Amino acid sequence: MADIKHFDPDATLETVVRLFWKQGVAATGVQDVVNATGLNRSSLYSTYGGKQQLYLAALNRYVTVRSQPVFQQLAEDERGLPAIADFFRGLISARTSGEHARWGCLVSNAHAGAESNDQEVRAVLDRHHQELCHALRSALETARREGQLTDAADPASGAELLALLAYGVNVRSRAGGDARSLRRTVDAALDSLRAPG
Amino acid sequence: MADIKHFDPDATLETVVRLFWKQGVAATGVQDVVNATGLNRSSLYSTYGGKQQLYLAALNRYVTVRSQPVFQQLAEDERGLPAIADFFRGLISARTSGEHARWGCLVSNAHAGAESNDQEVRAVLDRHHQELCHALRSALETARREGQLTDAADPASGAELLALLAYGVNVRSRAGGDARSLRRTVDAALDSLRAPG
DNA sequence: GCTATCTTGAAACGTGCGTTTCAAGATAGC
DNA sequence: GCTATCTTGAAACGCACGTTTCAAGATAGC
Repeated sequence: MADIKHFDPDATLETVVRLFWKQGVAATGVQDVVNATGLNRSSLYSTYGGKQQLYLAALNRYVTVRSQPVFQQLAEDERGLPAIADFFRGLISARTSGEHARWGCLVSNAHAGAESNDQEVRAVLDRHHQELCHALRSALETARREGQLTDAADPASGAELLALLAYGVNVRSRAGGDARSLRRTVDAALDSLRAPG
Repeated sequence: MADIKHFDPDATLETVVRLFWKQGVAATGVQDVVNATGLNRSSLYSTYGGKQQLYLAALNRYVTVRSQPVFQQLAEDERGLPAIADFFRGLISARTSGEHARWGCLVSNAHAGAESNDQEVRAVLDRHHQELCHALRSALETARREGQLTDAADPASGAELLALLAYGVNVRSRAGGDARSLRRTVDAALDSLRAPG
């Protein structure tokens, strides 16, 4: 029978994610992928297809591995506003320090590129947005039950507001926006939703 | 003496702005610029330098011609919160309908690209951010004087919040975020700053 | 261990990129 | 109108891109 693959496609895809994430899709050539993964072009193309399909696979992996676990944790957190505050603290920390500092968010970055016109890419971005909003809404509804919100605050539109704020954090952090300023901004947003007293 | 240019460099640059804005920098080739402007490569290179310098010039023109007038109008508007509401109404309208629908914002898009690592590009993005924040802060301070704000709202951090929100609008609108949802989100943000009664 | 089947390595594919070149064309001063 | 000087047109530059090809190598069933 046939030979088997001499590499781990999943581990390889993780390497590709980091390339596209850090450098951007357009600035990352197939040669870069070959260099970083150690794969041969034959293996690359027979496994993933071409560059566009590789990008789509990387984008999906990013959402599944990076975004969704954080969203789920937020949605299941029973603390309400403190859960949201922690979510943003973690976000800003990841965006401004450590290994991925100034990389932004692969999904947010994808919005700005020419790839966002691609139908399949667009679907991933929409799914990501919906899941982010859903998690934030869950946390806000918990906060409402706990009496943490002002009467005026609506969980649905509040969730979309915080989602757009997260995109803003992702965008500005990639261009060097500092953590202190971002944290202060997020705190102001949460304060504006908080019940007096 | 010498010959003079047979074209208007400023009008040409406006054409280039629209190319980079709509398609993205990476997806726009020099050939696209040649086709759209009718210029010869010789004239292009002798006037602007290379592609990177052309992009920088376009980015500067965008900020000067598109952003700054709107910022200035906002800063000088004496109505307070209604001025901010109009600012966002105009933004969302421009981003979701008409000629530039789904183009996003050239500056926001630049944040996500590999160009945001360029020092000169970064400087333009920082200047844009600072000017946007300043205009929003002026309007918020007017609102404060008019008694339109809650006591908890701080003009400085409120301005940064609204600025990040604007980036969020720019990002999501490029990927097809609908106007109604964006308007609802912005209204929620402004409601959260508004004084009760 | 033979063989069918898939994977891998290395090279080359054609295309389009950003950039340069330079002769021909156009202008303004004398 | 001659000339010095800049602009323009057209072609070519070398290079890197994404992709394809195919023989050599590796595997699992018989």
